[in-house]
Amino acid sequence: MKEATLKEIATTLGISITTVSKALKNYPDVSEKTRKAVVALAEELHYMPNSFAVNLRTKESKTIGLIIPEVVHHFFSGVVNGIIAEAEKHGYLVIILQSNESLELEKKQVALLINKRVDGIIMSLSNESNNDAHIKEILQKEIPFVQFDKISKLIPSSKVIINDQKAAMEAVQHLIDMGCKKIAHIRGLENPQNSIDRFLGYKKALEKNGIPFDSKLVYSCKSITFEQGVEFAKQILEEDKGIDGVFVITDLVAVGVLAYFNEKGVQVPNQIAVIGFSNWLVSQVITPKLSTVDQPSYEMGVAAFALLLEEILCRKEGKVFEPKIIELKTGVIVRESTMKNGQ
Amino acid sequence: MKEATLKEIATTLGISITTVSKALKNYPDVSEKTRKAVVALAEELHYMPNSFAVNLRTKESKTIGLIIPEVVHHFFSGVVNGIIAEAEKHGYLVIILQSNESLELEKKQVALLINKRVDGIIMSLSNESNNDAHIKEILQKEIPFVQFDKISKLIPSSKVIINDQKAAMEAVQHLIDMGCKKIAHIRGLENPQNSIDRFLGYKKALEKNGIPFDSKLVYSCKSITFEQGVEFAKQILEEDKGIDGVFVITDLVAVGVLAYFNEKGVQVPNQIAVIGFSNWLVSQVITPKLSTVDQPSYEMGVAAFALLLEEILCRKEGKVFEPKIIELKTGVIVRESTMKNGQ
DNA sequence: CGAAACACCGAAAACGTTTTCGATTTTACA
DNA sequence: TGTAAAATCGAAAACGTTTTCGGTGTTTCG
Repeated sequence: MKEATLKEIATTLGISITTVSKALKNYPDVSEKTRKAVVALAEELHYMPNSFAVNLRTKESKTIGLIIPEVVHHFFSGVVNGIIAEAEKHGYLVIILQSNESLELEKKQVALLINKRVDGIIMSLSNESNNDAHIKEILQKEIPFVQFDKISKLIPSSKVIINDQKAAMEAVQHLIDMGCKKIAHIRGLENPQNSIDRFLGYKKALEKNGIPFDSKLVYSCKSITFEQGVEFAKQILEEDKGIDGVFVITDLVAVGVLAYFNEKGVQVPNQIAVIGFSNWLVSQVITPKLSTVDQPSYEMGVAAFALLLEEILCRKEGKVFEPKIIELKTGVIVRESTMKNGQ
Repeated sequence: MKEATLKEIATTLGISITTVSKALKNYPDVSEKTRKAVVALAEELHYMPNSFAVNLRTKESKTIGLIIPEVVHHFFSGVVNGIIAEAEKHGYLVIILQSNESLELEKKQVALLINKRVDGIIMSLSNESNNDAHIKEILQKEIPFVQFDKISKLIPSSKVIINDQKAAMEAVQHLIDMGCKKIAHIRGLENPQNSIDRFLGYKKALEKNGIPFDSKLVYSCKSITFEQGVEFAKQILEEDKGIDGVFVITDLVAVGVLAYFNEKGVQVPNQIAVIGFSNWLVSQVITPKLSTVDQPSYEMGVAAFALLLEEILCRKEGKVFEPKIIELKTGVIVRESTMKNGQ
């Protein structure tokens, strides 16, 4: 049971490989009669172009690479979903690799993808990452490239982002609107841009409302975990600073905060209101339901692939590509954890 | 900035392409001197074998395909994680496609992967799927193939599964051990094997303990959602049959049940105990913490790839491959939702 | 009728690698 | 020194496709 090839079709039909190829690709210079014959035989033999040969000849694989910190993460799996769906619509397949937030691994993954000769790379930087050699190599080799979510502004490429700063501002503004006077911020790690931006948004919201910024009200995560949230919640209660609202870097940590508050009988939101970030699945199924900021993950994936495809097509024509930045809308989702007095 | 090729190295060194190729692959019939020269120049030019050409020549792509119902699912993303990690260890990359539980899509995805000439396919069947033509095609083309989680027993291939029936039995036994007398089961959709098996496990556990099976205590999900759980919880309370324990097909639905019980002030576990399945992230962060059955998703991924690789290597040597079945251990995770009287 | 236009086809190169097999050179040893 | 063995190399085929370019044969039309 051998695979059918152009050659096989050609010889059984007594014509040349060239003609067979052209017939199947609807070239104009092949008569209707032979075209029909070729198509019929191809159908019969279940002919399928050998993609290895096509790749070699056309120098493209119709495959793109995707590097994310980890799939097991509601936000990222949403993005993956969007990318795969959009890619498939345009005849592209997606190879997924994980950096596990390690720069070392990230470099290796990039090398793997370049070696595989993918047609483009979509990537969310690991926390350790910056404008390093492996990224430069992508750009220098002119491999279409787009960053999303965790980006580095130093890298000149297309980007799909949310305005973390604005989103954070809105979240904190919401707490203020709900009557919170002393708002703490559980921020993320030091380096990632989104961690920084959300922190800045927090600061700006305070400033805008004439609330003095107090660095003692900022708690910096060592890791983005449930346990970290529990720990800080404990600290907040023990320190007893009169905090009545908390803006947390992400839902997972916020849920840890809620869990501890629940355990200790702290009234949420009336005593302390809590708002998270990213709209994880958990946020809508815990008690009290967690207010959060919606991050359109699927749409991010779609947009990221769209930008990548644009660059792929542009470069194919030999033109220079002008990177684009797409900023997606976020929105505060108000749930029980901030809804004071039945508002 | 052209890519370096064997030819380029050969001509600049004044030797043949053959020798260059052999030198780089440590063939024994090339002198140490030329080998060193070749390696040095290759290094300098950043030579990388053109994978398209290698694929064509060796007839393998070092790439495997993975088809799952959806990535945005804690269990599946865990499996994906395991597969990717294990695959990478052995020099394979992973293309991921989603069937979205649609047979139509699933067929298309299989066709895509065959067309891409992946070295093997790992797959969790969609709910609609059975031993259809597209699966037969995989087997008939002798493409290494392993099923996991949602499998069809009719298909002769390697499989990685958990013993759903046994796992369900253990879960229900746990409820009985906790003193539950009237145990309801919220089961999954009709067709999937795991849905059937968990139901059978539920039945067997009752039988074993001399509790009469009552079909009125079985609620069949139309969809696997939080809302479905809420709905059935409502129904359970309204029907007021004296149910004191519920075994739910999966955590997401169980969490819906808990949410409704919480809202209505039903004491969990003392009034009604609840146990889920799959150990989703949510189960450990809600109140009360949900007892559940641990499904080793990452390990499943690892095992699935291991089986696939075994088949790939076996077939490469032209031997016939004997499919294997790996059954992974599950375990009941006891948390607050079933821990009656502080036991 | 002759030339130009057109329709149809195929030879061959190219993509870059791997591997077989034979050729040549060097070494070893009697 | 002669010969067998070992070491080193390269020509060439093969993988299957795409595409250029030129070559037939046929039609059209002045």
